Amino acid sequence: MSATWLDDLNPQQKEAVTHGDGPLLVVAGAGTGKTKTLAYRVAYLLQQGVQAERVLLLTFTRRASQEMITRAQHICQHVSANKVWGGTFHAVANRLLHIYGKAIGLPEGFTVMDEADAEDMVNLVRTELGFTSRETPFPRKGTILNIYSRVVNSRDPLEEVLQKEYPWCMEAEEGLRRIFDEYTKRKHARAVLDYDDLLLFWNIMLESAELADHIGGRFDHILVDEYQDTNLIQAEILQRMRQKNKNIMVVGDDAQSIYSFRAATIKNILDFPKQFPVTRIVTLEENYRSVQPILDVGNAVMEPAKYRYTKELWSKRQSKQKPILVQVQDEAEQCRVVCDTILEHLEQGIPLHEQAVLFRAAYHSDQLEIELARRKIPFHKYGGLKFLEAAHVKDLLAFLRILENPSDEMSWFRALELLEGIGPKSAQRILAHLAQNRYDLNCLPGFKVPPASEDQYKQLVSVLAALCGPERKLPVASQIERVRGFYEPLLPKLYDNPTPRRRDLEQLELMAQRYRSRTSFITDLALDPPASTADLAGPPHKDEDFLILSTIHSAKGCEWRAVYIIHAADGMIPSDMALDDEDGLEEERRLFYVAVTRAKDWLRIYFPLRYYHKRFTFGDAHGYAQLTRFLPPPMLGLLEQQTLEAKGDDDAAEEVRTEVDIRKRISGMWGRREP
DNA sequence: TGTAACTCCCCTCCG
DNA sequence: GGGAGTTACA
Repeated sequence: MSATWLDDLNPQQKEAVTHGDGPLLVVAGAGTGKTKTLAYRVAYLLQQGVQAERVLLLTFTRRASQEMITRAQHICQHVSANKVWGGTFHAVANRLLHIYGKAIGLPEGFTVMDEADAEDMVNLVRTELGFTSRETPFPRKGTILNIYSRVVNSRDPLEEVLQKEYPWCMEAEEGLRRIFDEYTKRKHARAVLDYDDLLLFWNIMLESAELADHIGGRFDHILVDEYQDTNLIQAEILQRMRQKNKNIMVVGDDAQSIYSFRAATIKNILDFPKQFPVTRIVTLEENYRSVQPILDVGNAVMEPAKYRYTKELWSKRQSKQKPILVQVQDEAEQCRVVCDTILEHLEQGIPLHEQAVLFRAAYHSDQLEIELARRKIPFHKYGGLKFLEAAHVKDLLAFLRILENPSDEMSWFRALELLEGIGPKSAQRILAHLAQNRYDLNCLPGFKVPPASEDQYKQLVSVLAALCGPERKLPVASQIERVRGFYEPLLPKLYDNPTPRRRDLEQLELMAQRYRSRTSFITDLALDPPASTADLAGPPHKDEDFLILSTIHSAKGCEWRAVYIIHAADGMIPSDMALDDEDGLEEERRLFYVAVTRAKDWLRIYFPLRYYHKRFTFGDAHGYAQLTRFLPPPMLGLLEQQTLEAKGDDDAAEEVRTEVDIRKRISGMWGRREP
């Protein structure tokens, strides 16, 4: 237990790791060894004799917490490190609520519904209350849920949220109020929680001084990663968890706060020293990831930022190669050029998994994915549409969820409407019948259903009955197999591409083999959904090499030797949806900063001159893009500019030349766009 | 009452 | 291109 392993740390990291009792804020710039510092801190605490199960490590993803715990275990060879309470706020909330939830009246055996389920429930409530968009437009289910979430997480009054964020929904205020009210009641009655509830109820539990004492008292130390992306409720939870014992370490980078759409507030990290007096602040500025020219760009991007802890990243890694700004004519050329460069880098010895293409929104990579497939370049995509959002996966899970929580109305609706001849009305009748019988499955056989659906209905009932009765103890995977036996024959009628869907279901069954109980399988899927389809297949084979495609959000915490940022044009980065308010724009700036600082050695930023999208809101549909406003002229000096010669197409060449002129004209108007 | 076909509108980021 | 809402028809 000597200082030997501490010698791997630089002085600031060591200061943080060996900090004694009391609050500690680590402001860690990108690539400055944040994960390392947290892992060492855990190892240090264990070595100091703190019991592993008395350490709470809150991270942004479960993968992150597992990584840190494994690393800590390696560092200090402490066998019990895996007993550390690690996970996301949501997952930890779920665990605690299952232990203490009864005290605040939570139904036992509650289940967690994902966003889509929550939306469906909201929609159900909306139609029941008669709010349709027939005469006056009414927000759709997704928007309604977003507004709800914003209200509960920021605690701003509905009126204010509408005024600030959703001015076009102002007229719906009364309706929304009633929907929220009914939605809340219904969740409780059906024993389901949505994501926000997990945090809310955790916080509510802590309102009782006694419970706060008890729950907070379980932990000698609390460590929080990515603190810049926590919201008001989360900050309050931490406050209440640390009323007596003030051992709390939060780590974050205000410059990487990119989750305000989840009501995260950069204020948390900026105000932490106020909330916890006598906080020690340690700043990490030495970057171990990138070569200096890349950091220069990152620093320059952040330089004009409004609110922040000032820090300047620096690196011992010098390089003569500047990052490159590549002008391409349009998206098609961007695809070609990116693929070319990836292959060149591969030939130069950079494996595909050390290369990543980053973009603002999941659909921005659609065309590129086609080109990659055409050239047979394998890739994994992170972020965007989740496996779990696929209709057939949801269908299958609905059956499992019914078994788990028979009062889960939404899952019943979903499952019943799959049957031929059963639509909303029949489903509703069956549900009313179920509700009357307190959701006892035994009431189902013999219930009159439309003749067309009798056969399938009988089958469904018998499968459910079996899985509740004699087959209750089967492993989850076998239960899925059983459900598949019933569900798969329905696929061809339900969807026009049943084959890939069938494969997904097999994958799901495979995945389930890793779980001991149905409960843990279902909750895990909701709370820690696979970030990419690759996650489902388990750890990749050693000889497999995949290019990484990722949204910038999902790239948080990752690093690659070569990074390609595509669609770095105004309207994409920054997103056109963020242009209305200054804070939104500031967040886009930080997002761009996150993207830039993922690169270790090579960074290329792609800037298409033309967009054919209709929805592109700058200029006309076929107009010219303006260079992203985060790359103002003074910054261009930090980049090597590369304009591709148009090949054999005079018109295109002409356009490129015209564009250069336009660039000159607009170069004086960086900053906020006039409305 | 269920469903297929048709139109219209809008489209981020995630646990 | 897809989801939500509407209409026509079985």
